Amino acid sequence: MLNIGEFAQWAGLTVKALHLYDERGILAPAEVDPHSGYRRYAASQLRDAMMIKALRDADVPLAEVASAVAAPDRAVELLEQHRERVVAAREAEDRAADRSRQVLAGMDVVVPVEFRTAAPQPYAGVLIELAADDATEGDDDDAANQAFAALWQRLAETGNPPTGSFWTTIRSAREPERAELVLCWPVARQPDADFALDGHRVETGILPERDELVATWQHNGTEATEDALHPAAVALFEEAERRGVDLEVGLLRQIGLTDQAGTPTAIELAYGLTAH
Amino acid sequence: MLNIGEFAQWAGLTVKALHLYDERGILAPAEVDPHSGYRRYAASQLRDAMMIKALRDADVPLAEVASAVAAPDRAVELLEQHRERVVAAREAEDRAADRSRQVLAGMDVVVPVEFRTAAPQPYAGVLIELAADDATEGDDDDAANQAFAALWQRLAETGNPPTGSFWTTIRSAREPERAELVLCWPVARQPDADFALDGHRVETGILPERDELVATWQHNGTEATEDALHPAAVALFEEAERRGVDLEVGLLRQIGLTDQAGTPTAIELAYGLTAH
DNA sequence: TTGCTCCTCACGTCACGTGAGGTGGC
DNA sequence: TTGCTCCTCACGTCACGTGAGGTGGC
Repeated sequence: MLNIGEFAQWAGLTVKALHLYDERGILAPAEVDPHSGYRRYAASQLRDAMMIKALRDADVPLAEVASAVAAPDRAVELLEQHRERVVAAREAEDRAADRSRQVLAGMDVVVPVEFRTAAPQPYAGVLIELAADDATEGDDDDAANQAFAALWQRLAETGNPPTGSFWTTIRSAREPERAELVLCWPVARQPDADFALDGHRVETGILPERDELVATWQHNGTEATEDALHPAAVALFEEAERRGVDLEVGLLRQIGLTDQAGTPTAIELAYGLTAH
Repeated sequence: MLNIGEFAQWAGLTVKALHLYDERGILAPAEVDPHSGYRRYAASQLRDAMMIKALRDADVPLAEVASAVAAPDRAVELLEQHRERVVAAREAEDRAADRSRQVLAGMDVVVPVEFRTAAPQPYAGVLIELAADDATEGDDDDAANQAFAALWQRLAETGNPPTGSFWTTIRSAREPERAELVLCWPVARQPDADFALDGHRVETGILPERDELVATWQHNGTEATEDALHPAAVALFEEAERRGVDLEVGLLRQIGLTDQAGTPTAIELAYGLTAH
């Protein structure tokens, strides 16, 4: 039998760690002196200690280490499961770091904010319900791209093809958990009242002549349009605050500018100050 | 000006996180209502919030985020420094996982423990002081290998070359922090009293005829001999406990068995029970 | 007036490390 | 008897999340 200090040294663990393992029922000493409370470990417990150290060194959580001690055959399996989780976490971390770099790079770009008077603009749009949870972000993106394409197609078929850059607007639905995204194409004339698109709710209308505050962010395709706050939004917010205007989300239009080949180059954020 | 909920939503942060950033002086609201304590944020603070979110999403610690907010130009630099640390940590984690796998694999191997009566054995050894901190483990390993080779060479030169497998023993120095490792080669006859080796403290002697308990671990080269507890040690401990013997570290010899080509194949741990 | 937002504690997370203050063991 | 080991609290770590209990704002 070994006292806790000797046992710790042989096992490569600390006395404090052994106290914890005892408390958690992961590795209880073979004996405890009822008078002094001194813990005594049997040599045969070094096997368990060795396994615990190996797993903890590999950062396997104590809860799983506990089950590995209970079923040593499964120790390797638990280690490999943990490793899989680690690898997945690393990939997520790498993606986050990439996004972080993009955001920081974007912050260095000057975003001009201008005042412009815009002419009336007929449009056709598709309504998309935003998922309340962020788990399905990618799905939302795909759905948006498909809807944009389908709407473009349909408009072209009706002899009223898009005449410029698309835009999106957020619209809060009745229940605030279920906000809606409106995806719009500008067109030459307002589509007929019976304009429809299979599997989608559509909306048509005319933006009136209005004064707009417009922030233009030349991202040059370095960044996929994210739902995160981007420099154009920040710049527009600042300008609005300077002018004492409170921005309402519903009155913001995010316009995607592209080059000749259709590659996104810039984002315009337009805020309608007054309708004429 | 935005209240904390709006600001949090735009920035993609939580209200609770903003409370913390305020408390830590990382992002204080532009105004605090002296009566209600309500925090109000300026639109221009969204830049800082965006940067904070980007860095925190990449797991940059708050202390560094704080300095990035104070000096935005250095944000990218701080992110990349953090990433370097992350990469280094991952490499260390991978090495730990590999060691963990080795240890778990080693546990499945049966380690026979035998009783044997060994004949007297002359030897020559080199003393190496073990570093108290683990920081220089690799150095110790290198030093040991070099010392073994130098001693082999010297013995061969004096016409008394090693006749079998080397072994090591731990010897506690006067001060327990500075334990010593003795690296030994068995030889046909005890070297002369003036036997010496440049730059090393040497020791020669004869192991007497004795009874030994020997644990043999066929690791087959799957594992570099580590200083961690290995299966042979555990098996020997168990057998010793069964026999009611308390192992003393100083009486343990760790013998490295090799194949014809000199590749390590097994470790023997021998414990001298009685000298005849 | 009624929700809704916001406020400030206070505690939990995870696996120990680091004392504090006291006692057992050789 | 004197160190040395061991004991049990209790608190700190890191960046919040999760209530609890209460109040301000529209």
